[in-house]
Amino acid sequence: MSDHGFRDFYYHASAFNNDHDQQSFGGETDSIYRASLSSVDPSYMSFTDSLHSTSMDYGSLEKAFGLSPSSSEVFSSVEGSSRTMKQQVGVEDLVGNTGEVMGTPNSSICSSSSEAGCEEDSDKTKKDGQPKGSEDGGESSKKGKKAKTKGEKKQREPRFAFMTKSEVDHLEDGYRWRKYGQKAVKNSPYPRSYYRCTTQKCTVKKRVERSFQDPSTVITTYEGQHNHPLPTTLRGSAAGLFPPSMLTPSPLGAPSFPHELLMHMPNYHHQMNNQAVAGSMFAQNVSPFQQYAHQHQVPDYGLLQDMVPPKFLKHEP
DNA sequence: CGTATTTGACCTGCGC
DNA sequence: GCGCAGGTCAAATACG
Repeated sequence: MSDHGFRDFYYHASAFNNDHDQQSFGGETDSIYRASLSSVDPSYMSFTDSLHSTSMDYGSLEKAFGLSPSSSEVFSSVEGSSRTMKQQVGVEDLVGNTGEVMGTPNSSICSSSSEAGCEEDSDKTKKDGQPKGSEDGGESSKKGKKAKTKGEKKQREPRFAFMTKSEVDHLEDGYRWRKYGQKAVKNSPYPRSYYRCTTQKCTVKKRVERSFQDPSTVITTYEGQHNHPLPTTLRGSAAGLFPPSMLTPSPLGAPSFPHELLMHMPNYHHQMNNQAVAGSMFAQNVSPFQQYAHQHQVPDYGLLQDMVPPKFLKHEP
């Protein structure tokens, strides 16, 4: 694995307001946008852009990515209705519905859910917010996990899923994660791992599972937004690379972890000096989008600019 | 010893 | 109402 084992990065984007809406890829998707990305390493760009796009303008996204012939494709869909947990981001769904994408080795797929999920934390209190009923002591029956009020509807935070060709399941993304569970996935020989951001106030979670159809593909689903900057401990530059505004939650409820996404992609895990790589790649990929954004006056709420610091465009290490 | 991971039990929601 | 599957908890264990 020379430069990056993530060459073949699947970037899957779809907006399923609840984790379950990913079936949007299927038939009842409200809309699906696809775009081709420049070849080099669409990962970063597609990822980050997509993230934001989901909260701003999907149509834009499409155009924005129509840059060059593709090596990757980005799927993004918006769905307004919430579904149930059953249809959630199962690998089966992702793969199944994006068959064509999967068929292309060099494509990335990414799926996100934000808009509807904008309600974000509204209910996140169910288990995470008020976990372990520590204070309430109302441990309920057995172990005392549940701590949710029935009234609540249980809406998930915005989710963002993407597939990555990688040998490692848990990709580094700049944040610190703690694994808190693992479950066998139906119809898949590979288990799904659950991670939670270790930062105290941060409730972001992510699930990682390997595609049963393509074992070399790892499907990562992020849920929630980081409300803190990247731990500088990891790669000193990580936090420094992005302006504060970018390291804070998006006012839209859109996933605000472009940085992590960025770190995520390519080779991050395969090469120690990813910093430089990330920088360069980022530069290559973001630039076009940024231009596009400017042209179309994409209301990125400052995210775009923040996301693509000038220095990046200048190929800053 | 502190922190992270593992793992079985439990809870929740949905379909039948 | 029951069973299934996903998601989470937390005690036990592993690791640095």
